[in-house]
Amino acid sequence: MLYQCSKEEREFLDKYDASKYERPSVTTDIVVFTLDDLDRLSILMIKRGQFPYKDRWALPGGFLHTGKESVDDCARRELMEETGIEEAFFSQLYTFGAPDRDPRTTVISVAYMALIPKHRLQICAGDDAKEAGIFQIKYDVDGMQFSNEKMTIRESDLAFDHANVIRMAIFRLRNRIDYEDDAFSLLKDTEEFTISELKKIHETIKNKSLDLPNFRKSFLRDYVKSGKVQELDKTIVSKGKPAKLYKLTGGDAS
Amino acid sequence: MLYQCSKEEREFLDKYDASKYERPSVTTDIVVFTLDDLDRLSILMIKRGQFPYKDRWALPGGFLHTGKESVDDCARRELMEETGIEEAFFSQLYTFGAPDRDPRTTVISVAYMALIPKHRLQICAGDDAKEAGIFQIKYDVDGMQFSNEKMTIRESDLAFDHANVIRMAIFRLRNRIDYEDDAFSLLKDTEEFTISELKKIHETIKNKSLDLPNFRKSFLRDYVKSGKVQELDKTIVSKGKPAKLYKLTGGDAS
DNA sequence: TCAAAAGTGTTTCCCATACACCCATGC
DNA sequence: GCATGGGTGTATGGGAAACACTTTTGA
Repeated sequence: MLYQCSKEEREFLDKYDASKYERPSVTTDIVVFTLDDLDRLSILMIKRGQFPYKDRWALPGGFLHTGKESVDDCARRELMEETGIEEAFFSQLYTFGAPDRDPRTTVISVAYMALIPKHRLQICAGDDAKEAGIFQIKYDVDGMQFSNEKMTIRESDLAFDHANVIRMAIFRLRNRIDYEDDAFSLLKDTEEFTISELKKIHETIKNKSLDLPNFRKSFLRDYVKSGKVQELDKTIVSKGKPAKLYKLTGGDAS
Repeated sequence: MLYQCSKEEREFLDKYDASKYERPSVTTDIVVFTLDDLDRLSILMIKRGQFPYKDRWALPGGFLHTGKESVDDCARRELMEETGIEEAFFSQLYTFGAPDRDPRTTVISVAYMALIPKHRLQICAGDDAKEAGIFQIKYDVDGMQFSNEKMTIRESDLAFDHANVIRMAIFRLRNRIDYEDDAFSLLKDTEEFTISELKKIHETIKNKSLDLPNFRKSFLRDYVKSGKVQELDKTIVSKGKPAKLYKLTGGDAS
């Protein structure tokens, strides 16, 4: 944004002392959703190496490099640093601004959510300096649980207000899935996928099973007829009748 | 939030130097929607008294009192200061974080939207030290226009990126109106209103006329049968058949 | 008696759901 | 052949949209 202004205003700006207002720290936190090997809804979390909440699990994220990047870019950079992923579906979720949500000082967190297929995450999740893990999201009587092969974490064990952030992210994801194209972002390969694969993603997110014939109908109506998705000549064989393959046109849904 | 921790961690926190990360300024901006006397969608704007963007029109808002209030409370306080309104329907919209959106320094803005009936605004809008105005939102070939009896402002004349903020607020409002109870917040009197009054609000926000019989049907189904709205014994007479009055139960929709 | 606005009832159509049935492959 | 999953077609029901019609007031 080029800011044109008068000589008088330019002088004001040059003399402006940004430090006269006390300023908060700003971080971004990212809820990275993925599907695990059994197609269950999962999220990426990082074990904290320092205080506060040392050794507790938290969402990936970090401080804004003030003046050097936008808030969006900060989230993108953090995602890159924690997962190695350059480009991904990505959307701002909510800003959490309670003054005591971080015991150090006022830290305002702009939360984002991202949808990333598991195979793109696996490269990075294990061999990082910090401990990272992908946890399946479960529910019991008093809230969420996060578990993988090694361990289970209760929602009350998470760092900061991250349980809240995750709850809100799940809520938004479930609401968006019906009218946004988010589901495509979780496909293993947007250049070659079957209707059943896409249906599985919807089922996982909505946590209920869908009728395949009806799902196909809406898929053809909403995506193929409008040109967002293209039918390929190929089919894929596994068990039963070979399935038609489709391809997402016009770049990723990012 | 009470933060329990070990002696070791307490020492870390006490020594923590919050200033070692460069921090941005944080403001809240509020899109205050209302309906003008002719039931047209309007917003409140303030004429800026200082640089930057001196004498330009902007959304009401201001800097966070870091450490003394949450971001939500900051928006509530600003709304109170600019309009005198203590309680109102209120919802976080989006956080704008481009590094150059304010020429002074990095200023991150958490935008909110509020819906307030005109008669509650009028008290304050004229007699404030700062100049305030309620502007009807219009559209022409290249964007929005904001006008009242005295003047018309083009969207390119607004301060900062506030035209963007307003655009997003309108988009969200239009999407929410169908499945949230936002419209009630714009009623002159939630203790006594007619179906036609509520319909007018929906029509204004969606910018299209609705069928009264059908609107009545969904109103009765969604609100009266569920007890959210109560039918009164009174009717109101103006021209034509007297209309039944309804009352919103269980407090405001805020 | 007429205009104007409230209120009622009916018809139509679309779309989501449910489900019966056929198709193509591996074994 | 038969089990398995892909793919097609049809019936049903509920809700939104369109609209004809009645009711009650003021002028």
